[in-house]
Amino acid sequence: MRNPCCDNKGTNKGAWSKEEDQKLMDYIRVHGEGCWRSIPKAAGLLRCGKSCRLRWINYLRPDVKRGNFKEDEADLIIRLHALLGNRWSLIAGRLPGRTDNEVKNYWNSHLRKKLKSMGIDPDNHRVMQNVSLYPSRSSNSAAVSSDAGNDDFDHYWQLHYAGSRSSEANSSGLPDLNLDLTIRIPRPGENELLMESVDVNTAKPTLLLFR
DNA sequence: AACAACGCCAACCGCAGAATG
DNA sequence: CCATTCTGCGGTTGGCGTTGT
Repeated sequence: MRNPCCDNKGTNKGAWSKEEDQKLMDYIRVHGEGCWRSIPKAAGLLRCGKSCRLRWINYLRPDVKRGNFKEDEADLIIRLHALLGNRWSLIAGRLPGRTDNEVKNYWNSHLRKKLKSMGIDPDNHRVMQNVSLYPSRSSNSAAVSSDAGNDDFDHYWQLHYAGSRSSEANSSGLPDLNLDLTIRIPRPGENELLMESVDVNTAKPTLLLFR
């Protein structure tokens, strides 16, 4: 059995105080990141190494961007999630200044609802069965016919999915996805392949990740 | 004004994989 | 190789602020 990363005796838990933040920042400014297990003792903190790492990465790092997500960042998260799933660190890696924790929280608290409200299953980015894409303008009921045209839904598809087709001109104004990680033959030893397919019924593109 | 319900987000937990001896 | 330690990731929880009744 592995030892826990820290015993809970004598370590603080919960929210960080300003003094703790300052100690951690001062220490890392002088000694740099790394060797998290030894940092608490060296920095005079009653925290475990994991807690220090998390606090630094998610909050104290000077390049962390705080505040609300912009529209283009949200669009990018949706497109990357369709591509990569819940691989928050990879998604965050394409959003400068954003952390995996922040992206994950934003997804769970905002984007998941947004997609559901549009009739998109946030887990697989497919149109949900038995759920209307087109909420009635005269009723709050969710059970409404789904075969009528809908500008919002079409716009959504154009924005989040069609927009990620790298071969097309990006007319949506969204940042280029830089899809160099997609649609290429895996090198020896790599076990993932990304490719795009097009739904023959809807002509909508789907990005597939093979492992 | 008081309480309950809800939503957001910082932080914790457990696990897997990488690194090290 | 194998065992152990360390790091990073994703899921989950709990506290707090806000909104509704």
